[in-house]
Amino acid sequence: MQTPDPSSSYNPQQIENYVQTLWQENQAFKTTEDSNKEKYYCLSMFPYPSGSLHMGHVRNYTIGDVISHFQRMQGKNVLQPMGWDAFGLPAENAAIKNQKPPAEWTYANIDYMRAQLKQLGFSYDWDRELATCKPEYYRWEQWFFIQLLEKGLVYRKNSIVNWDPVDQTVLANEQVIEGRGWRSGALVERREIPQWFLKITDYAEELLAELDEMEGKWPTSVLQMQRNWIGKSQGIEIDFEVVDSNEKIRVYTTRPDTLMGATYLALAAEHPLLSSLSDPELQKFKEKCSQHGVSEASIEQLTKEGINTGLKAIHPLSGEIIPIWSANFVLMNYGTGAVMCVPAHDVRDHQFAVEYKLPIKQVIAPKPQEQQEEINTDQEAYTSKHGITVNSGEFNNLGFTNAFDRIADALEKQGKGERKINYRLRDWGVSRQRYWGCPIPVVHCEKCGTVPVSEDQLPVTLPEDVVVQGDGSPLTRLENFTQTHCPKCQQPATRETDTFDTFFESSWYFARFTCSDANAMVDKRANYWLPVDQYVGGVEHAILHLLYSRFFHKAMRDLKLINSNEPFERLLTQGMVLKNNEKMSKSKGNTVDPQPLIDRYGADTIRLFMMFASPPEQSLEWSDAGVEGASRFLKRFWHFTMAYIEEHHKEAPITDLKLAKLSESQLNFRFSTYQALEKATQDIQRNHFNTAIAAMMSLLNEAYRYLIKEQQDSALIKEALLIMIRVLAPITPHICQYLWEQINQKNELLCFQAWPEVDNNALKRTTVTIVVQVNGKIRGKIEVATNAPEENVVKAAVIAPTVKKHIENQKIIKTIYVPNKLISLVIKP
RNA sequence: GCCCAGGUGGCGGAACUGGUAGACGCAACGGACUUAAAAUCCGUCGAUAUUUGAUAUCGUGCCGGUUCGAUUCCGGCCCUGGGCACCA
Repeated sequence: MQTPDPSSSYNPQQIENYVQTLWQENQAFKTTEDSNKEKYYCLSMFPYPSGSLHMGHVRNYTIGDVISHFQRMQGKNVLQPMGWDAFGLPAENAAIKNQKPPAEWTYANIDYMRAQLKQLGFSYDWDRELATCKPEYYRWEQWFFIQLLEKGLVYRKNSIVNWDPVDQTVLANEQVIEGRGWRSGALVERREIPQWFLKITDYAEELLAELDEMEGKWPTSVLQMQRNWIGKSQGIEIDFEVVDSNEKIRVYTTRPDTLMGATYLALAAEHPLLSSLSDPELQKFKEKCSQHGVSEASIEQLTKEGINTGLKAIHPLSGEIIPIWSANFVLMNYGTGAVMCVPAHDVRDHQFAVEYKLPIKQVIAPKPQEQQEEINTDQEAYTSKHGITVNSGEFNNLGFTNAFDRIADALEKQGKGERKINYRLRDWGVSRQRYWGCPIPVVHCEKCGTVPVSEDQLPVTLPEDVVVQGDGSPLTRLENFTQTHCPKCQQPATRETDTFDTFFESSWYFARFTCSDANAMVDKRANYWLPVDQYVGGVEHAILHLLYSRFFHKAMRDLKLINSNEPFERLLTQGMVLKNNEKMSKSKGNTVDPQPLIDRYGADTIRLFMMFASPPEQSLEWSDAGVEGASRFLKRFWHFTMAYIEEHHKEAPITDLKLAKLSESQLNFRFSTYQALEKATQDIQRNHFNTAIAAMMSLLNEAYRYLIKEQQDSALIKEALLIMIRVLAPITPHICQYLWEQINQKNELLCFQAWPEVDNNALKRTTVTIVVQVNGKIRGKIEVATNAPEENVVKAAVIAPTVKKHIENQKIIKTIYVPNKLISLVIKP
């Protein structure tokens, strides 16, 4: 390796090669468990190996790397691993297109992207690298699945999927475009098939309750989204008897206070009660409902449609006969697949009632004393919970809570209903009818039914050398794979050909990184490292991935595999990377490939631009000119430092600062140095890397303007440079490592140097500038002694010329003083 | 449709807990250096009015409120983005 020439101009490629080799030779980022040091586990969401890195990856991994470097310089034992979320749909699509096995495509992508990450100089412990598509990884999730099965946290039930009748395959929601299959263009149908489910709902209460403990450590918005997603509600399950039948329809409501206003019931098209009816109109309606995707967003935006089933139900309290309708907005997947409808007090029920001319019965009215304007439930639903009951017979004149309780009591007494806490959260369906995923380790035996594979037979290995054609999973055609023996009775049996949802792999990889070579799912090293101290990733994962990971972590805890309750102590959700105000995506053809930029400017410039352009949580707009600016700053930084070493330092190394002898202007420069350090340190701690960089830019600008006249000036500049190099080290580690070597004239690793400390003496000031306001408007600035008492400040303020003319002949009736900052004078208008 | 964010100069953003709106950077413009250009360095840079100066008024998506003082808090809108359970 050639050592870069200090006399040349800034050559990022040369420096970055040199520094990366230096790290590698020293195994700088290889991490082992060390009980003498405080551990810090920093994790960025691992990438799907789609082909090459995109800007979102670069941003994500730079943020994680900055945090890792910063914590390392705080003296912590930092683990930062990297791996590959390697199973998934895009590999199958690429396989169809290229007629190559998904495995081949995936491994090639991993190799390319790994090289890109190395080029960007991220401080990963590559010894812990893992790929989820490798048997040594997924065998442990097969094992885990069997443990969950034995614990009763797994079950199989029928569930609805999108079915493409032409391609004869199950479609993901994203593959359904306006109700049609994306490849075939055929109208999508709904189809019911048996699927495996994990009982995440068993953990609903804990998953919800623990969110309160995470306040301040996770973004409030993510906590709120998770709360709403889990959606705990208190309500009542009510049975409506069907007229001339033994059947009952069970509904759930959080508004039993409006029960007396229920004028019809609505059932999902797939509701079992409707399966025996042969009315042709109803069949048509069911068919229409089945020709639609299953995603909630598309269903909620449908025009509300329904049909009268002809069936009738008996109101459990009033005994009234009410009609039973079927409606396209009621979903079999949610709750009981049936709802009671109260058009007077629910917006959607109201719309539907108006459309189909169903009766509207008002049973809640505003409290008389609070009534501001007339309400007319024929016109609009009155949804407030702050009214009182009317038209409700014995339940009249009650507020929400009382009405809830009295009606619940009445129903429970008659055995027609019961109080129930409900969660919106549904169990996690993990079966996928796809090839490129982890095989679900069960066997179907004619005699014994569905039997888990015995642990000594794991892993169930996915054959990698296959051709995918897009007409369903190739696994079903591979007899070598499907033909097996029942683990229980040893008779011939067939393997399950469904694979796991890829969220399965990403729900525990953070634990595997702590011991990626363990001959178990995890070993005791997991308890040294977990929980992850800082997790960094896209905000688009705010709900599903994070919730599933939290669930897995708790399930692993209950299997005594780990001893913490939550996987991620702190969470940083980064915003999107935009180009021309649009999310970058291949389909829009507006991606910026980082590779040419890395080749042209080097890793440090790209990293600096990414961190400077906006704070991590906000979306970042890509700008070629901005990259140019970042590059310019690094050149300035380089030239200034190298010129300084050449002119002032090389021949005659700088002597120490003599603090007592500094002049006014020298003290001012030193003040600026430490003010910048203090600001940058605080900003990095709160993840505002952009303003930390701005502070260093300002300091460099000031250093440029500062004239070196004597040794003490020289020492001050050196002090400032040593601070700049260390503060920028996490962001632009290569250039800083090199400048550190040059200025100190020795080869040592900058990444293990201590973070510079603020000298509070340098920040002491004898006077401060105070803003003077009159009636809230700024009218002047005055210079006063630090911590001056209010009366002195007021005296100085009123005689300041720009202030004086605004208070002439007026009496000051009030003053507000914010010490060292502001004095506000209030005069009569 | 439901849940969660965001909206500040020509542009990216700053203002941390209600206290100087526009730090830092980009672009633009002016100057220095140069035969010239690039690069580099120095300077100007929200709008309007009186007008060399300085000062005043307006200005943080829109409308209203609280306050001595609001980008920040409250109420109501508009727009954009993320998620909605089989994209990852």
